[in-house]
Amino acid sequence: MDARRTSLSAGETRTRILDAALALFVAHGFEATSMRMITGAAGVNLAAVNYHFGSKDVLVQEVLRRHLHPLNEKRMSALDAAEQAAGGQPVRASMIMEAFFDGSLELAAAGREGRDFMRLLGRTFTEPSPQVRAFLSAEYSAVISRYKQALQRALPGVPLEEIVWRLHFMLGAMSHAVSGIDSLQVLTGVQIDEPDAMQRMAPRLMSFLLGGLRAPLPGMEGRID
Amino acid sequence: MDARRTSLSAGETRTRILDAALALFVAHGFEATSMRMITGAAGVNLAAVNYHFGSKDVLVQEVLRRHLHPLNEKRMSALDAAEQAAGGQPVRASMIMEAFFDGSLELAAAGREGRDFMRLLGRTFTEPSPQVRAFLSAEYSAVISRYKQALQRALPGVPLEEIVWRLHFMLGAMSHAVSGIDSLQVLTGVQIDEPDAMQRMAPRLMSFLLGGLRAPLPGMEGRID
DNA sequence: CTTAGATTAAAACGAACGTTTGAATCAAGG
DNA sequence: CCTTGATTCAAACGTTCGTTTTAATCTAAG
Repeated sequence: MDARRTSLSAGETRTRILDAALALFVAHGFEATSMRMITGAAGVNLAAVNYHFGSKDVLVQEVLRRHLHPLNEKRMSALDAAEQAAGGQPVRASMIMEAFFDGSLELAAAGREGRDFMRLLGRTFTEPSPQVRAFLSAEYSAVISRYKQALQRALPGVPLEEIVWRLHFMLGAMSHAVSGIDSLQVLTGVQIDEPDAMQRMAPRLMSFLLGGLRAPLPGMEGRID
Repeated sequence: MDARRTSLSAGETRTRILDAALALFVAHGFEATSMRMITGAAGVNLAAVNYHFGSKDVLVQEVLRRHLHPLNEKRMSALDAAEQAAGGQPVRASMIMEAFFDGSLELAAAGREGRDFMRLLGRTFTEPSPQVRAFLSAEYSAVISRYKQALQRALPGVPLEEIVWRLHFMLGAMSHAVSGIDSLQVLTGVQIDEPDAMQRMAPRLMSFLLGGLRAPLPGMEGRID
């Protein structure tokens, strides 16, 4: 390998495609982003995507997996750490939720790439494509199962069904808060300058989520946390 | 006009296109739904969409407008009624939010068409298409402005920025809860049979939303409601 | 230098897309 | 009955899509 060569280093074509695809998927959506847009923005040949990834569908999955997989691993280890710190005792529900959401909010606040990915991920939850659905399901199943179990231990008096509903609502609020940050800024009329939007949102969102988590169950008086 | 005629009555072609388009948009998304799929499902000629609506983009807007416009008018009149009942006094924040969300939840629980529309609307919030964005902004601006004003009166001690954030989170939680009801059912592993899913979700969601609305502001001790 | 394998390049493929055309068919008034 | 305007129909338009092909080029080991 020669440092002065003009061509791309090994793996760089792949990376440039993934980077360009992420930015374009966020800006235009999966379907509205063509292979020619991606390869054009990445500065590579049109055939490079099919050569390196096989198809556009696989590329979509790789773009998601590249950031989602580490994120979910971080969620796993964060819960491990919380349970370790609790030493046999059930982890408090608010701690569990922080273990889950802190990684997302950090990623969203880290930089443009992380923010783009989180926005794309939020939109992906409502994507009807069966392939995307199956991919998300496979990537999330272990994490969700683990967190459901932890929440069940933390809230022994709350039916599992109610826990799942709250988890559903919290996931929705976060993913939409992140992905819709400029769509709802149009609605609300509040100008949000991109660079620090996530830093300003994160504590507010976490407070909102924990408030929702602690809300009285419908038809009951007590709080669940 | 003859009742025994075999052809479609005036306006029926339009209606059948709108109905078929709604169902297909929910199932496959805007871009992945072709004109041929729509006209095929509607049992009309391919050229009928362009004849009656002009273009696919206009059809998308009409599909949304047909249900969104009445919904937002209901939101307006519900807030009017709440303010009338309060007689000069500020309306309680929880009442305001109920005025806003009740219409959506009723619509989502009313039947397959309403549920389809709400799921489509939830997904539409994250749609990157500029035309769709502009349409949503125009349809929502008056309602959002009115509700922001009411919330400001109800919560005189809370900065407007915080109110907007909470509104943002609540809108996100609801739209995602509705639109992602089968995407997250995959994740959570809880089987939700479609017919009464909304009825079972509505009180739980409302409780969650009000809990989030009443949560302490970050860095403060008190509650805002 | 030669060669084998990996990667890039330009060009073309068939399919599907939204849209348009022009004739056929309809309903209704004069 | 004839005409007029609205609607429906089959067919084709040009464009763009994801993908494939075949040759050219690069890299690194023999």
